Amino acid sequence: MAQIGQILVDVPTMQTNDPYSYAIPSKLEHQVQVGMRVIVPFGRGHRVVSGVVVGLTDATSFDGELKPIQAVLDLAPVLNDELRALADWLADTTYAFRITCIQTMLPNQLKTQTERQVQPTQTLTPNEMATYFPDGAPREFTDKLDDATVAGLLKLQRAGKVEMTYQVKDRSAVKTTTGIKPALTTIKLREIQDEVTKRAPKQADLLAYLQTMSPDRLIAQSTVVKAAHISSAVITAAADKGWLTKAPLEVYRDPFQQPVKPTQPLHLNAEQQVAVSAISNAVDGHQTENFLVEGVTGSGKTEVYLQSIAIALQQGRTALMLVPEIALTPQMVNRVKARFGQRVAVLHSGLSKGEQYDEWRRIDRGEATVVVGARSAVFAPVKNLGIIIMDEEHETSYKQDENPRYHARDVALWRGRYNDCPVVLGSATPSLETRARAAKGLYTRLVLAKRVNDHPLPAVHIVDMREELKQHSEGDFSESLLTAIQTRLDRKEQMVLMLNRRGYSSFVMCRDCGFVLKCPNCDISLTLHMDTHTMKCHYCGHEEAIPHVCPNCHSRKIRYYGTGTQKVEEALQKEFPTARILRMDVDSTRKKGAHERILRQFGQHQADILLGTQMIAKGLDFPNVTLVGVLNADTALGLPDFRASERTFQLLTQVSGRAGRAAKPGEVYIQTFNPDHYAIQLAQQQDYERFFVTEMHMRHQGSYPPYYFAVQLTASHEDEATAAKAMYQIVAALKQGLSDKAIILGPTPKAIARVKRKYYYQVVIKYKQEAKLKPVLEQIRQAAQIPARHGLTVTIDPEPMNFM
DNA sequence: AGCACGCCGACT
DNA sequence: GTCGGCGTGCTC
Repeated sequence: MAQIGQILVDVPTMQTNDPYSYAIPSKLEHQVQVGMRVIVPFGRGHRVVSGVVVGLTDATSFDGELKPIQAVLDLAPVLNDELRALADWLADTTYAFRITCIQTMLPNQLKTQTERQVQPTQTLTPNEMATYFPDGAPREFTDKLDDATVAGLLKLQRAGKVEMTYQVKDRSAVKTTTGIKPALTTIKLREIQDEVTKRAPKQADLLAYLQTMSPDRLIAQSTVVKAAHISSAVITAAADKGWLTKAPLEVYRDPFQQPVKPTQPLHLNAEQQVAVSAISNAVDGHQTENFLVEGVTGSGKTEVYLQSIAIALQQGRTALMLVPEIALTPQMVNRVKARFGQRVAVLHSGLSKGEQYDEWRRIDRGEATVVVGARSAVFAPVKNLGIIIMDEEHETSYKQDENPRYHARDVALWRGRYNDCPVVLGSATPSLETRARAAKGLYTRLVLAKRVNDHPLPAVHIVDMREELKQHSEGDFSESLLTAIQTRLDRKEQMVLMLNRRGYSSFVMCRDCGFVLKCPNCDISLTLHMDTHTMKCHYCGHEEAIPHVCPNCHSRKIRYYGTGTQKVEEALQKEFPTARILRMDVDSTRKKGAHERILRQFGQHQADILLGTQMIAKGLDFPNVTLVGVLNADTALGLPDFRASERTFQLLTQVSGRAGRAAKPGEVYIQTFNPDHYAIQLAQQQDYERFFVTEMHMRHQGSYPPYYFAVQLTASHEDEATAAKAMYQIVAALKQGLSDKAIILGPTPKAIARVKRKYYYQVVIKYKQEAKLKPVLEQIRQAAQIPARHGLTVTIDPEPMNFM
């Protein structure tokens, strides 16, 4: 009989990264199970923390006295064997704490919060009482209290005059409604019914209904009221008479708005057929075969996914479908629900925390067998997976940019291996990593080159903005694009205009002295926001008034430069006064539901022009759109990032796919200052294969991924010298520990060196094989514990998404 | 994270 | 001489 629980405590430090042993008191003996959350005493005093049971043993190598587990928080484990193994692997590969990984995998509701309370233990002087307990009652002890109060209370605590109590708060509250069940036998109810039939017909109705109910299953009061055609007063009266009992009944919050009309599988073309049968063979054979579905926009990838999922479901297995957060629109979700109905669970940030938890539990209980969600849905507690799909696999949002710095693709591949099921990666423009792995035979490549409706890809025109600037005055629109817009307005067709990056470089500069208004906290220029008439910092949110006089030389010639969506909208409106324009960027979609509202309006042709940032490039499908304009194709090309070309190519290809989705042919205009750049040239030709070959060559030349692996280390501190010094020490450790084949870039200040009052220094290691890499990084991680006390943060990011 | 122990400066 | 600063170690 297991006596000891191995607990990972909820204290994210290096020293508590391995489980601690706790005694299991006999009264909890039959409750404690591996994978459950518990409350345990931790440290001196009465402090308690939550933890997760990761093992049950009857011996321990710890030779002190074991403390007992205080309470169990769950009725059933919240982490199954697979997810526990996954947490260990995640911690190992991302250099994050085990408990941090577990927290990331669980829904927010299951994260506990700790609270401290202070109360007097003995008579305090009236003075002390008045100072510290003005309400005469125990009070909460938070770190929001002012220093003097904290100091005073701690002093009283040392004197034993007040006591601290600790509480672990579990927020996993489930929603309940009043449920009822019969309290008497059917026979007895029948007797009473006969008695009351004449004088109390409503009570008789209820009694009749109660006889149809099972005595051990609660039914919602509201359901009974409706079914028996009675009022709730009748139920209350019946409860008083002891005919029935009321009890809280657990219900799900309902994230399904309206029922979706079911759809049937569509007819597949030859390419799709090949793809589906290859994937279903792997599903059938329980093979960990992974696929890359490379399909141009409109080639029907989604239908391939849906039919592959259907195969897994037919076998009584489950499916996980990952999509980028931005593509997780109601239209997209409805498409899946239309095929699989109530079996679908959706996990995304648009749901309330409670709804997210409910969906999680539906999955955990096996009530939902198809899971659709963004990055973190890769941790969904689906059992018996038969297939994992990751759409738009090249999207960088699949990588989490905080600890644990995991890539959902890697997690998906791990789960595929664990469950002996295929993983399907899909994209029109696969990441170089994925395409290269397919070339090496690690993934089976399935190409969908044909558009399902046989519509030709749109004609793409490149507009050389250098020429435009020579011939016309400066402006955001070229003559050819303006003409194209006018044509569409005349024909009552719609168009999408994309501006690369939000509020891109609409900064304020003095034309006399060149002074640029910068954020006092961060090292970047402030962006002009015309809606609030302020200058804003996009990193820390700092806001200040728009200057009318240069703070440096007092010239009045301080003007706005560059282009933001708002400014473009104004210019566009001036050019086409009657055009109806919808703007979609981070600012106009901040409010919940705004995103969908804008798209719906556009879909109903309430506007002619949709103007926006990157977010309009993904997955929109509007048949009436015949023109796509990219106003500034090259802003990303200038970034000091080895993936700049890849990003630009992907973005241009994606956005071009938005034109001419239906019967009307589409046209694309790309305005650029680098018309000869291969990323732009090949995007024009929509030639992914040539882009792949060209870019692979560049990566090879520069010793970049996928030819090399990469790890990025960052040190940050309020004091620049401290951050720099830490980074130099880290580099010294790296140089000593690693082979001379490893390429070490840096240390360098980050491209944006100061963010939120902190300075960032970084180093990037490029390597092919480094046996000692892991131990060296572990050692750096260990060493970073000490200066962390003084505000020095060291992060390790394996395979960073950008080197900036 | 959060607490106690322990070693140095300004007070009764 | 003590009170209290925060630097360091430890929590089953």
